[in-house]
Amino acid sequence: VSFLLAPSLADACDFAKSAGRRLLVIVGCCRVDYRGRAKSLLDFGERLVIIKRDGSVLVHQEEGREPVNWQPPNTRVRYSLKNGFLVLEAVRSHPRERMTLEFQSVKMISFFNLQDQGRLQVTGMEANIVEQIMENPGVLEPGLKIVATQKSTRSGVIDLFGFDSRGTPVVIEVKRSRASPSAVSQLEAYILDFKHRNRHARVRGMLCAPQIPRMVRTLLANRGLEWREFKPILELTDEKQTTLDRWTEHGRTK
Amino acid sequence: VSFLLAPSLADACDFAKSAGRRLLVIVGCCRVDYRGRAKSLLDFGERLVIIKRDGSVLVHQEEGREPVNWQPPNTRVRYSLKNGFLVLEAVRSHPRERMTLEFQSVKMISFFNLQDQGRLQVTGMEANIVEQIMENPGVLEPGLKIVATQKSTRSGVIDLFGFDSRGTPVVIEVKRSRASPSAVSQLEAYILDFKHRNRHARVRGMLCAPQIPRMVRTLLANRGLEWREFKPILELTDEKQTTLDRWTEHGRTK
DNA sequence: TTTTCAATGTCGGAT
DNA sequence: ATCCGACGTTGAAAA
Repeated sequence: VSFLLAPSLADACDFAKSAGRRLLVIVGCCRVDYRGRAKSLLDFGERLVIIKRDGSVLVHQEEGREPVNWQPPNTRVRYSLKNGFLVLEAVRSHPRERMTLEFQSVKMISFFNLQDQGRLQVTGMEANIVEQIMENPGVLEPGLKIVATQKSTRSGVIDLFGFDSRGTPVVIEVKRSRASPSAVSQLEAYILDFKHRNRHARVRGMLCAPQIPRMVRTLLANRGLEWREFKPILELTDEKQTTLDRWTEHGRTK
Repeated sequence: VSFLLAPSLADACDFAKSAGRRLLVIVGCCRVDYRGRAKSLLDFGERLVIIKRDGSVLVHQEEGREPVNWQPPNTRVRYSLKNGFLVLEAVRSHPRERMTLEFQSVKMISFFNLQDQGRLQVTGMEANIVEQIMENPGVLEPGLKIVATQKSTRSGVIDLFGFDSRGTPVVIEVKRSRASPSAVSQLEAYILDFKHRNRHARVRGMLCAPQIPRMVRTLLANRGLEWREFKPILELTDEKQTTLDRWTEHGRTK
């Protein structure tokens, strides 16, 4: 850990350069100019600025989850003194974009070496829901068999595709949160495409989400489509593993 | 500015509580547990944690633009000592979500009062593109006349609505970046709604974006819809000149 | 409050 | 590299 409190701009500039590729945090009064996919200007004010190892730059105001200005990873960052300002230039190509910070004053500047091997584990995403249905299609309907996931069609990718107990093809669209009317259009497009490619084929369309509002059900019904409410179990892989370990620990095989 | 370097967890806890509603920054080794719309776990590692006035909490690793874990604004944050950890609990309702940070150690903790009246000004957004087409519809097609923007329909808001040189109505959907297949669904929904409300009306549908991939064109063609590639101008000429000057000033030659 | 859609979206995966 | 879709998307504006 290394830091300076209320340094001169020259000292802050030297300090920033000496940080190398370490995580750098600056609190100070700056103006922000951005030009690239869009263009923006932010007048002077005190902000929290973060420069990461990978070149990401974040400018945070006192409120909001989102940075008010930023550059994504793989941005080249340079520091200089110009016109009495400490200037941070963050430039990237692909697309060509530039963000310039002009610091009038710096309250604090600090860099850190972070030891972090942690990798986020998440569950409850669409892929997890699809997995759970794959493992046990019966949760949607007895006798249902899934034969494909992420099946490509001309109108997009079908989440799940299979056949019901009578051999009728079933197209299933999965949503991780409440289904919206657009999900109905999406499903309908797949169905129309399927019918178009396999003339006269009977096919069922099913929308699967933890919550399906009445309006969406109406839309589905009007189009001869079906729905299932399915709430996935939120379980992380290592928890599953832990559970299995514990199971075998207690003396049972599988 | 107030800060502690490598404080004890007890001192860090008191310090965090004393920060009140000021911007708080903690660098330390923590584990993160989140449960709400989804569920996630992040094992111990050193991270940069930001707690904002409005209750936003951000957990940043050394890389990436996005926080690895977070809570949005209007989250209630509490600090406590538990099981030898400094525990930060960030809870919100609507939806009910909880993020828990357990700090094993703290390298630095600091709070700030930021004076910031700055408000971001941006151009180059979809609204600006719509404006430019409004001012000169000829960029899309000679003789095109725009009569409405943000026209409400049951399936959403149409960006631009007008008539071509032969008096046929034209519905235009505008995208500020590359058009995706979902934009086609969107446009199609508007068209279907329009046809539904004005029986046997002829109507043209047009998707307008700076870039339209092959698959999207196919989707459009299959539905009898049209497209125009249109790249907007980001700013006035004198502004461009200024920016170019600054670019060569600060940038490398060439 | 709910719904809808834009965003400098970001990010990861597949082609 | 381009393309495509999910995201604990976030955020704002309109209904």
